[in-house]
Amino acid sequence: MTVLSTKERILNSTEELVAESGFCDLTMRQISTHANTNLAAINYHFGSKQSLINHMLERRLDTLFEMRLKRLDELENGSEQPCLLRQVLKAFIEPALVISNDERMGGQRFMKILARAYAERSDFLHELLSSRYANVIKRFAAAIERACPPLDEQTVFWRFHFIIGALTYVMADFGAASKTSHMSEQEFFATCNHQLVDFAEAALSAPRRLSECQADTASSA
Amino acid sequence: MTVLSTKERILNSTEELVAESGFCDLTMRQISTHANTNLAAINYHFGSKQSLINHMLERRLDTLFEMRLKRLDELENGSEQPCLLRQVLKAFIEPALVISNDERMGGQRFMKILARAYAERSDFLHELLSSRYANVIKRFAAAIERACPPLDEQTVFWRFHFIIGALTYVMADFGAASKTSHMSEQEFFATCNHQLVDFAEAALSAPRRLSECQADTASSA
DNA sequence: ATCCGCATTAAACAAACGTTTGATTGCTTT
DNA sequence: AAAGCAATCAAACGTTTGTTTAATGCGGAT
Repeated sequence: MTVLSTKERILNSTEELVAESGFCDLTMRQISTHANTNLAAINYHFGSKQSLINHMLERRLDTLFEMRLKRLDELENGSEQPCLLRQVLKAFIEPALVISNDERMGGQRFMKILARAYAERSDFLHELLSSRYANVIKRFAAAIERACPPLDEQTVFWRFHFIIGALTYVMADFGAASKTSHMSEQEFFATCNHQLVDFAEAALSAPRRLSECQADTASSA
Repeated sequence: MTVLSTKERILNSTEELVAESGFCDLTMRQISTHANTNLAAINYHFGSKQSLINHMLERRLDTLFEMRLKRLDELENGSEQPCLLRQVLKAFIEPALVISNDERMGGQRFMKILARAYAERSDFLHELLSSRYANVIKRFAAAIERACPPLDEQTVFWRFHFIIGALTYVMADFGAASKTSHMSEQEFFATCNHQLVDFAEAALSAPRRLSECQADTASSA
């Protein structure tokens, strides 16, 4: 058992507490107790509560997007022609599931936190996604577009966002859902992975406007 | 302009404040100020803060699931054979978009709140979904299963949940995303509707296990 | 006119919050 | 041995929190 620094223990405890009961109930005293350190130590190391939360998010997000970018690089360097859609999707989705399955990276906790941060519309998170990680997201969108020639840019944009939503949502619900199923956690993880990749590929492969029979769009209560 | 009761003003203000800045920052004093009433009036009418939040969620969720159920009933009474998948999906998805488009029902605010409540893993919300609205959800799952004969129950379960995730996520991001697009809010709404139904239909229509070429599931950092 | 029940109000409550202070520790450098 | 420094600690800071109290206003029934 390796001994962790105070900073690491604080970050880990913050992660665990947020994953367990959300951002609302998170208090400095909870964190310090859980991390077996002093209350003032948090402000000493991180300055403020908000700064602590930002550090917690950045630590894992950096790893996640590094992994995604690495997988995409390997993919695009491997062949000249446009990559297979399924491979691009796996490069995007699987790093999230790998992290979810690796206790050293926060396990399923981090994805829960991410879903919560999304829903909270954390200004910090949105800024991060539209600056620090924007290039990664753009590269994926471009790769998907290249792999789906019959689809226009706008449709790819929408469907990619739907998939991110499904990924985020299901990761957040991972623990709860796995308990109601009849599988081991490992089985559940593998199933989720396959189902999600299949789902994403199917959704992105389909032609636009499967049926145009509209004129039945409800608009009143 | 109709005059609203104090209870209604409090509920509306709670909705607006949560949609604007989340559950974390919500305080009783904010609500009372916004609703032009006294601080103690909230506890008088609702008992506690948590009870107020529960009432706020129930008010809109009841309408949402009533609309969904009504649409499904109409659909299933209309014909003997299994309904078209697209129609079932529309019965589930469109009520959410109708509410999002109707200011009298909270407009886009309520969907944002719903996404936040999901992410916050509100015990109350989960209890509600697995008790009060469980029958509606089960009926939709069954209808989808009937409309997708080649798919097994488990796969339908997964994909249906992915779609709920995408729906929730995109509704929560509605306002932010519509600002970065070059459309009017009405156009954006209609586009979102079509894209989402297409997306869901494509995802559910696809056969299971599009490609079995696995053995490349990463498992280390 | 009097009473009653409901609604509203200002004021106060204890508890919990994030943050700051100032003393103290333990280790490294002079 | 002494000085320097980052890290830790208990204690207290001033706010803000959700909730409660007790007084007041107001309309219909007695």
